[in-house]
Amino acid sequence: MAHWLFKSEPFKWSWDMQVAAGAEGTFWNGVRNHLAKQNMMKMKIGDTGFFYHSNEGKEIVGIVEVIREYYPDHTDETGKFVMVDIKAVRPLPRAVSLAEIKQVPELQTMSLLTSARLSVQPVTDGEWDVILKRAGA
DNA sequence: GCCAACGTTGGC
DNA sequence: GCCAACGTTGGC
Repeated sequence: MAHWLFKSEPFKWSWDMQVAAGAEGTFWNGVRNHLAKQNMMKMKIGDTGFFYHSNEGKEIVGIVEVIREYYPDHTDETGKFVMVDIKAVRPLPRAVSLAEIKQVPELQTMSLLTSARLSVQPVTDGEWDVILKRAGA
């Protein structure tokens, strides 16, 4: 079971909107980066991920689950990119901010710090556990 | 609003 | 196929 991190600007697509989408979830479209695409192609149903608010908030606010594996992104006219479906699982009891992550030695290798602009990132089991613990989950 | 990082494009 | 120019992302 792999873990991931999905980044979204809350005024475009927020955690609240993801929660409102319910158990049916939504497609995660609009990714136009090949590394992010490759990450999405590795995702399996049941994989879990963090939902991160970029720009405003700059914190991990919730946990999502992959409910459909990759298929063509219909909003991509070049036909090269893909998307997956995800659903909200639960919010974190306490959001974990970027500023906090920067201060945790075990999290210095996170893609969030090393590949700041990548919108879909892998999260290791170790990083996953450390963040869950800090979130009180 | 600025700017660094970095991915993409396009001329050669 | 290289690399400079350009555009975009996202933290500050």
